[in-house]
Amino acid sequence: MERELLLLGLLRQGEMHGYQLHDFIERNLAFCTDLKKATAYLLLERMAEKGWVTVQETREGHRPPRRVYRLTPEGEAAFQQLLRENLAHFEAAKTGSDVGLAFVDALPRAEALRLLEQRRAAVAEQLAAFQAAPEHSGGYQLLIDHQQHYLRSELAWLDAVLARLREGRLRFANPSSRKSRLQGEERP
Amino acid sequence: MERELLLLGLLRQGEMHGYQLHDFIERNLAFCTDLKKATAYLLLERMAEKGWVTVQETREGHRPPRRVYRLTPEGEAAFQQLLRENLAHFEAAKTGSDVGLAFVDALPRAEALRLLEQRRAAVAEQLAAFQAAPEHSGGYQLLIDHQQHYLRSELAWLDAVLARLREGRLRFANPSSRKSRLQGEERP
DNA sequence: CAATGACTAGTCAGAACTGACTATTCATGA
DNA sequence: TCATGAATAGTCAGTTCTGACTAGTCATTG
Repeated sequence: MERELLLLGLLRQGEMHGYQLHDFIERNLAFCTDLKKATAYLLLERMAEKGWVTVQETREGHRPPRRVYRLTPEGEAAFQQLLRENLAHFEAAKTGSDVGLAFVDALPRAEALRLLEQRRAAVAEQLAAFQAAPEHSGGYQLLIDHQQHYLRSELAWLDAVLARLREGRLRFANPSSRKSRLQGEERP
Repeated sequence: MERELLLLGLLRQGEMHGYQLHDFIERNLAFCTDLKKATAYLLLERMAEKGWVTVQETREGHRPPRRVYRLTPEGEAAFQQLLRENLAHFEAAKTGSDVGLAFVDALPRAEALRLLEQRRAAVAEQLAAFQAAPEHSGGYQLLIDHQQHYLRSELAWLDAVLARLREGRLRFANPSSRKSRLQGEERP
């Protein structure tokens, strides 16, 4: 859905072939979507069937033929529609990284601390990478701004958690209280 | 990967059958992972093959037979391993909602404003829902704390963007400058 | 009581996605 | 000059995931 929005959005700026689209996304937008090459080709084909883009096969020398995609007026309409929907709604981001937090208390406190410090370093590193890239080659400044904001927020939260852990203010449940939580609180 | 961590983590607290696991996740952890029923069954089956859990089929009356899963020592080891990896690493969360931001400048300013205000309301609503649930029935306080922090941060960022939009401080690129950005900056 | 709708439990065909691959061209330097 | 590796371009077999379904049970109520 938003993958299509992305492809359409890129195609608005001029015709392109699949490899080019995928490559651009990989290089510049990998931080906000992950679209594999095969998936990109699949979506483009499907959008061609829907009449959102036209395909034109070209060949240079003995290279495999390129399929060049170009936005149609219907494609532009679909883009507008998808964009409106996308902007108006909000879906909270989901990370696999969250899950582990549910179980920190399964580890010795000291180890939890060590591991979360590693995580903190990882976040800091990603943030630094973003701040290093000066005005980012691809444009899309809002996206980058958002990502930086997000990473800073993660960092702040992790710092707060680490502080609580260090000061022992983080409750490590014992197994029995855990069990009762899971089964549901109703029975006393 | 983290889906398995989650299932193992829940199974540590006592044997359960597939439906129960899925149901618990749906009710209490839907905000941080989305694991469909069929996927849960698939993963459990696979974990059984790997020897991480044992299965015991039981039947009550004419109901379809239940498969009750119980963690094995190997399962506990795997859990520990996955948990350590999970805690030590960080993978930035990805949302489809981000993509649209790349193209706000394709809409008239006033409409972009209206749509993003809708989005803001959606975020605020989700946040309110979290704050309403008092100490959340399922426990997992860290997760909830994290989610609230995340939502507050999104809200703040959106507010900043909206302010910039209202004051006209947000650059709406014209098509030609967009194009040159896409093709790459190298050629002048 | 019988009909209705919600809950429990799980299955499966098919949609969606991806890792690994082929095959050509181009740049590099030993 | 001719291996080596990177870049270009795309395909496909196989895995992963999910929407929609079956089917029994329970609670309610008209």
